[in-house]
Amino acid sequence: MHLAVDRHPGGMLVTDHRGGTEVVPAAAFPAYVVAQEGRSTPPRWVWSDTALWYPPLLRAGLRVERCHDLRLVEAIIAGAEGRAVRSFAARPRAALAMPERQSAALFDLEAEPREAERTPPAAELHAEQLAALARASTRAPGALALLAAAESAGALAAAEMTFTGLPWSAEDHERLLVEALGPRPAAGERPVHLAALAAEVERQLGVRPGSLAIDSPPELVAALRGAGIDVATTRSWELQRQRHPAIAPLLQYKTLSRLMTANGWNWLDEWVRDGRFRPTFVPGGVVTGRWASDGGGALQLPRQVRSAVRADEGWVLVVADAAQLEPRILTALSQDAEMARAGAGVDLYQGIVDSGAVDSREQAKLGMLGAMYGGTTGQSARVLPRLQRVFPRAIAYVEEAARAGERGETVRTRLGRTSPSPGEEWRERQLLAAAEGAGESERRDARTAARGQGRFTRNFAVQGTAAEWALAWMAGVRRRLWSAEGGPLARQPHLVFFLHDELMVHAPAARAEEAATALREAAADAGRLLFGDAPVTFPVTVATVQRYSEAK
DNA sequence: CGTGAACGCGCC
DNA sequence: AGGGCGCGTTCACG
Repeated sequence: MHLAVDRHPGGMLVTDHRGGTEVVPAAAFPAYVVAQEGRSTPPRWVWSDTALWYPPLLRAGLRVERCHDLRLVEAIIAGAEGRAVRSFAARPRAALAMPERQSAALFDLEAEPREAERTPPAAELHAEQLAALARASTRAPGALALLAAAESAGALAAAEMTFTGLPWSAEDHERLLVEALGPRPAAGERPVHLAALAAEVERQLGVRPGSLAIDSPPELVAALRGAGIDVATTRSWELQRQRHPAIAPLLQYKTLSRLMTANGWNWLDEWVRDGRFRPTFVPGGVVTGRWASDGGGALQLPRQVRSAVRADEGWVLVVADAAQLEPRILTALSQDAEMARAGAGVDLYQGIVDSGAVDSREQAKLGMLGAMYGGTTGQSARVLPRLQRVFPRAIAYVEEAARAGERGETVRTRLGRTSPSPGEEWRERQLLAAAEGAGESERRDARTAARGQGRFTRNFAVQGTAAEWALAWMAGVRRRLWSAEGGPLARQPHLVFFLHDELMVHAPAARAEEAATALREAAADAGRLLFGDAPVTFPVTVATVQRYSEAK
């Protein structure tokens, strides 16, 4: 939908592509709509903050095709230039001052007058940002501008996903809870299955019924030790190594207790309305460029409850997952031809096995994850030398990123997102340890801190570039679905969920194939956008299902 | 008493 | 003893 916007006595006059008009109240309208970049392209709205301005437009039945999010782009540029973000962008929700030629009455300048005075008008900020993006030194010309566009497109998608919501069957969710936990208990009470498990743990530990505070880690550890079980913490992985009849019911208790507290009845009451879960996504919420979420735990949706994510009657969920995204990103970043060969099929880990580097898919996976996260022990460390022999360039890439971090340097993603510098404290510690007369413990602490920073930068390059690929993918899917046809967002195929390397489209059943094609084509485009014609593929698996739990 | 760190665990 | 998160609970502290 192409929108034109003009000032109007009652607010802002918005004209859609069919000539229909609507007046949007001034209080609900963004500071600036800008930049007609040519007749052939739709307008790009330039505003301080998509998350602030877009939702009211969506509620008014309007959609914005392209935008430039000044707050998100400021964060990217500031990071690349190694400086702090300007004040308006540091605030969680950022309005901008009005330009002088527009009516100040549209906005409440009294709220924060000094901030308003300090903040350059949007048009000016936009021009400055475009210049900064253009002069940024990145591997490929225009990379940072591409990142700015992708980040902004992601912000639009995030607002739209919150607006339409994820189709959620509260009824199925309830049923699942009752089955696992028992009927909903009164407030403060334990569901019957949970109570039974707690009692069984007490029995097996030989303590008086009702005397064990099972939810208190210190007390639980004490009780376990009292029963002769040698544990230092109550972590599941540590419990799993023990042989004792109390362990099985305890582990089950922990799993169900988690379900209850994280995604139980309270969660359902708070987050699901009218058959939709409406999480708030936070684009750029993670330093690496990944999204975060705010409330509802959208990015930690446990597998246990995914059967409650259910398409509307006559609709389907088209769920796409980028297969082994991060190792493929590393392959492209490092231009490792041998690993590209291993990734030619749909299963890169199997390809690594077939190359002869390792013996099993599990080893390949563990080894690659260890290489990308900086694992130094266990199985992953053991297979690393074997991977290094066959894929020297890929391994060298992450090793170099780690060394840079250990030296206190920053690293960059493919499109130029820059890792934050280690803090002043970190640098002081390194200087102290390097100084004459430094003690052994000081040197050890500094070394530990340096290695920690190395693990961070090692992972930043890969995770951050994967996030960029995912943004480009999402933007491409959105554009394809968009151009398919006009009409209200919720009446045509639309994105409903994003999870780092997964996208979900809710679509009328008859248009499922169209959505699947969009997901596949946009993935191929994203690879070309980031890496040109490098011989690296980014296959996606696409499943058309009724419930999220039926995918993969 | 309220606040915040620490824990533990869910996701990628 | 592995990178990035969010969130609910417990517990120490002011």
